[in-house]
Amino acid sequence: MGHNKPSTAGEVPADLARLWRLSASARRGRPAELDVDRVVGAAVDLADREGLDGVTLQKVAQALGFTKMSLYRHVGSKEELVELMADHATGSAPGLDADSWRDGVHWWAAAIRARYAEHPWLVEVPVVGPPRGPNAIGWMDAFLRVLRDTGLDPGTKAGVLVVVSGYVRNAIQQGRQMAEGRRGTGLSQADAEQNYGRALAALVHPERFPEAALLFKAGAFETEPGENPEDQDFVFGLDLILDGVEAAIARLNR
Amino acid sequence: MGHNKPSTAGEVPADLARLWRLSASARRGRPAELDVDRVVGAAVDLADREGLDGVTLQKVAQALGFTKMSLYRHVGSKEELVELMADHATGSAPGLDADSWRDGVHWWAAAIRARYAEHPWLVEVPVVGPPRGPNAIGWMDAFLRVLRDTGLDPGTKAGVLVVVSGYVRNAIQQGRQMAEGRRGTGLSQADAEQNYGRALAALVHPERFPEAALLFKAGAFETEPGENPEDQDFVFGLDLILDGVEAAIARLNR
DNA sequence: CACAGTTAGTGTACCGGAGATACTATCCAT
DNA sequence: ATGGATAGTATCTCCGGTACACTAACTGTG
Repeated sequence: MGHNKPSTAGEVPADLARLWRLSASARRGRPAELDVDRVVGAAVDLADREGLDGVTLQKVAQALGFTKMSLYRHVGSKEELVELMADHATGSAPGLDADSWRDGVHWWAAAIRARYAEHPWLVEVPVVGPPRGPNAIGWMDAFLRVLRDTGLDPGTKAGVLVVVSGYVRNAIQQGRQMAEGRRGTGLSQADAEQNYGRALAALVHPERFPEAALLFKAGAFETEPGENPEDQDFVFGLDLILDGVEAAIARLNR
Repeated sequence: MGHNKPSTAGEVPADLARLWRLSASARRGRPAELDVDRVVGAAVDLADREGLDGVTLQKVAQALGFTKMSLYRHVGSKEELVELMADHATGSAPGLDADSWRDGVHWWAAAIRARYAEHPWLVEVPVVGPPRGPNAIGWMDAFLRVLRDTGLDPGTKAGVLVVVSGYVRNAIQQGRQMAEGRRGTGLSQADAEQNYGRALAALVHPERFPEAALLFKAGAFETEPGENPEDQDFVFGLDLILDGVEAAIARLNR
């Protein structure tokens, strides 16, 4: 699949170099009007407006007033563009200091969640590998800083990072999907009352799926009124994991 | 986006009906040679061989000896086909009984993991909503059965399910990616020595990312020799979460 | 100062892929 | 047998990504 041409100096692959903005803007030849940042910026704007599927090289170029093909001077491929977009939209990690590691993680999670709220298409970006961009690494670093004084060894910290960040992403995704299910499928809201939750409740028979049926009957998957259940769910799961982390830490001091 | 035509009887959307195989195979007109299962089967085989990107309506049809367009009699859209494939490949949940809920969850996770191993493309299937297929519901039910006697209330069980299943999926994905990263980018293996792990180690400067740099320097992201580190990582994260669950259960009996 | 070399942006053309539409083929029930 | 329903086919359009060969614009040298 990927090409990964050897980089300028044979040191770092070209795509990584672009991700980290290592290119020493050429001093010879025709000066560039476009650059990676402008391309990525336009693409992100587009995605904010039309979702990830709405991002097409054609439209990005059009937004910039250039031709489709000119983009290839700055971003190796569509796939790479998406990676660049994701790292850009993720933004740099905020510096944070909290009293406890637990508060710190909550803070971190809330901060990421806010970023996802600004760029909802981020959850649609397929995860094709471990974090590689500077911003992604920054968030990683921020997380690890939170855990610095826990006494956990590096491997464990990394494990916790994987679990927590995976959870956050997953939870956000689920939340968004629920919200969309509620909002309807593009048809009128009234039509959309034909809710999936309800449809499933009809399909999930108690004889075949006793436990699951209980959940659907209880309407556990429908929006309850009350104070932002989504937030509560989010925090619930996070705390569940953090209880596990706490146990791991406690085990150290035993 | 989606169409969601009102179903035959206006009861269940057509795509859900197909997912649950509710169609009462027509008794009039020309009898069908093809059916959902054959289409899905061929598509799954293709995906097993060529990955999810290798699945194209054209090729699926070809494998069956029909034309592309004939598939639309049975599957609504490509997107729907993928959903059908996923549910099919996930397979029905095994009946399981374990001594403890904890063993049960381990068992469940291992079982799912095995399915993903058979159909690696499953991790590439974009998650566009909560589980809807009968097999997905079956696995959900199996999980909930494991937790039956924990005393947790339904909402909490659902939360645990979300966390655990999210973790499993995420962990498998990461594992696969690492493996791929190791295997190279399509170039010769020797060329692939130009490892991403190593490249990142060069980019992640200690001044800017102190904690992350430690990890990369320590080679925490490179394959260590020893007895299947991937398994160990997997179990580690799972146990971390389960410690959290245990704490929640303990809290009940306090 | 011109021109050779270098880099940026363009035009065009291709290779698919998804899917709409209108057709033909095949069968059942009457 | 025949008409209505359903299955499968033939075409065609739209559009996305990208290779390639071009023209345009500049810069450092001789």
